[in-house]
Amino acid sequence: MNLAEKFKNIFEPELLQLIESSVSISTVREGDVILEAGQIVRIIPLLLNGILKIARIDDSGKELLLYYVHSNESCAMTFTCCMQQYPSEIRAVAETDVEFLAIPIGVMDEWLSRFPTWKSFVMRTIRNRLDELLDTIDQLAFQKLDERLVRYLKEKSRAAGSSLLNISHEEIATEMASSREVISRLLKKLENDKKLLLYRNQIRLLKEL
DNA sequence: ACATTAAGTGATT
DNA sequence: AATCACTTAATGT
Repeated sequence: MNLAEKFKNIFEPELLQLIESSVSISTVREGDVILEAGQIVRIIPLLLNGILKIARIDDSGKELLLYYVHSNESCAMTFTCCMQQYPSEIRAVAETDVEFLAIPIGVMDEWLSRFPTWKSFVMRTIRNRLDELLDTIDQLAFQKLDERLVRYLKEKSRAAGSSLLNISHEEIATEMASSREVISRLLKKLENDKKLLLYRNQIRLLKEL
């Protein structure tokens, strides 16, 4: 695959060339953990395809889905962490098979001052992410759990590229930092409202959702 | 047929 | 909305 095509509108030619010659492509499979909470950030992933799931982990090991990183994007957290060799506050898991450019943290400083397009790319992804996190906070603070669940299912379906989700109630509860029984009940309600169909380990979203 | 795991339910806080 | 205790249903061996 050619990187030049993919990123020609984002980065200047000189930077593209540098990326092609000095940055390696990594591949991970669905479910692989890219970065565990507490680990030191060593590389900045720049997604070529696939989706990364970024989640927060609390002391008891419970997780809370923060956001997804889609292709042509990078993770804002790693930018901020890597500058000062800070341990990661989050966990990154491959939601699907993922191919990404592993940009070594060492080049960050140089690239930031040397390439305007790199700088604006970094700034843009940080800003977009902050906006999204604000949305997430709004949800936590003001939205009821059932509304959050609907939003979660839609996002999940988009990530999976399908209206059929292979997921258990338990997993949903974990990702939303809720409990299985509560999720089960809310899902049941949605099923009664003809918004979706429930199976064992599977949920079919209907267009009414 | 049996064990295991997912999902459903009522009561309690 | 969370937790507990328990039931029922689906799935694997």
